[in-house]
Amino acid sequence: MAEARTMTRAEEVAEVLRDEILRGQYRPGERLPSERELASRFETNRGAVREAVKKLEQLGIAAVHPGGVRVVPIEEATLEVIGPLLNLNPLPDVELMDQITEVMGAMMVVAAQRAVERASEDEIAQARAIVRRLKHPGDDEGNRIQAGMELARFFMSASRNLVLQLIANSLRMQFFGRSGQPLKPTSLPAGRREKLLEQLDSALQAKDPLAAGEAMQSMFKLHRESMLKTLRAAHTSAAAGG
Amino acid sequence: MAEARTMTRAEEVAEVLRDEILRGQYRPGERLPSERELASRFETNRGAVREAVKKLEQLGIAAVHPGGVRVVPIEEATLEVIGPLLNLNPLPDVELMDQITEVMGAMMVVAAQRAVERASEDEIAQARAIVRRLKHPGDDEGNRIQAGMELARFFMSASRNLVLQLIANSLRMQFFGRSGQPLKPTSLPAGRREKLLEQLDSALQAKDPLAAGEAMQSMFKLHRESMLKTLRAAHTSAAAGG
DNA sequence: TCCCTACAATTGGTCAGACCAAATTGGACG
DNA sequence: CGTCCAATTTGGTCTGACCAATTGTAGGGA
Repeated sequence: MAEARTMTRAEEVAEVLRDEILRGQYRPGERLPSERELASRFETNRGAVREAVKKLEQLGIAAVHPGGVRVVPIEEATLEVIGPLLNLNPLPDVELMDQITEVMGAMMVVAAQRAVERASEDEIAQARAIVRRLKHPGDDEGNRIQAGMELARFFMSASRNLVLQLIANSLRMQFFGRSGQPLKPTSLPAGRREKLLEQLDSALQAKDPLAAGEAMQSMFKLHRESMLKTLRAAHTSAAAGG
Repeated sequence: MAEARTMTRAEEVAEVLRDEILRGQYRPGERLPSERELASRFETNRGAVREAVKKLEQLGIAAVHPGGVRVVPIEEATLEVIGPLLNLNPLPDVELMDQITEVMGAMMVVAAQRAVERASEDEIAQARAIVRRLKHPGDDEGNRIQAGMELARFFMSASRNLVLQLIANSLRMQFFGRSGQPLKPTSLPAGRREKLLEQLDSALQAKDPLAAGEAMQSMFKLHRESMLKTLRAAHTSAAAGG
């Protein structure tokens, strides 16, 4: 499915420059070396460099003008910088992961609400089937995670909100982007998880958007705490040992 | 500040192709004409066409492979297609505007909550100053709208959540993108507006995140209703007369 | 008849070199 | 010290060419 195309010359250059910018090696407003200089540095032609620089512009971290390419402060960038930012270090930044989870949680709440509002009987049944699979204790870890993703995507899709879908797309893609998963999803404490799934199922059955939203909110809160704990542990262990 | 640079040849081509794709003139999976053909059609060189096609790929509506460029279903696109989608017709699509407002509302709620949680005394004072300006009846329409935007940006920035800021950036930029404002923000009914601002100010003063979030939610709900009403009216009048 | 291989055409990826217009830079001049 | 102008630098455009991978097709084998 997802073919790992060999990277294009322009993509390689863009990646290097992008990381340099994200690491703060250029001050915002500062000029990047000229296309010709970059071409010489990367031992390639101007066309490839030009393509790379355009990519940076589309990322929102560079502004290309006749006269020079300038670095843009990261607050003005595009959503697509999140992935690169996560992959900047071997272990993703805790703060950033927390922020992402927060936003995803808020969006999932809206998605669940709208999905339940607008879902047909058939879709409700479909969602409940996924929830049932999530509850099933026989499932191995991988299946459960996949079911979780499936549920999220289902809500996003059933919400019939294109904007929501697109944002979710972007965020999701950046997790499973280039360099493997930055972290594998953590498993939630079994007890509370069961209870929340029960709650969600009831909400689905009753077609209660508010209740569904609340269930998702609680779930993401759990997920967030669990994720932060795992990630912090990984960070400290990485800081201590090898 | 925002200079309206003359459009690049590649940007022109990208715009045309982008709109053709967004209008559904190609089926998802279908192949676009080759770069050479496009260069001939647009009477330009392959480099420019190549740049344009790359732009489409970064928009998430095309996939460039050796062997051909293929069209990607819009559900897999990037957030950045929202702007072009809005500008596809002279009057923005009601559904889409509704969806955008819904998402922005949800995010503003989170932003306000986190902002109030994390704000310093100084920032709180700053926010309240903006609210005061919003309340002030002497302001003309333009100033009030600007203050509204300012408040939104303030919350986004004070939330210290980069992801939130980036998404807001993208959405905001697409409103005030290339072809002027798709619609001018509507003014809210004065009575309820006053009350909500009062509520927000109290929440700020008390540093109550939940209350601030609720105030923003109500505000966006009002805003959304008002916007939809205006837009629907514009649509029907456009459909009837000239 | 069908499948599969081998070959040919097409396509994107890369490259070199050139010219233009706009922006930047630096120095001469008031 | 500020202004203006000219030279330089920079991105934008263009041409034409070659390569590698994919695609399409025709031919041969089951």
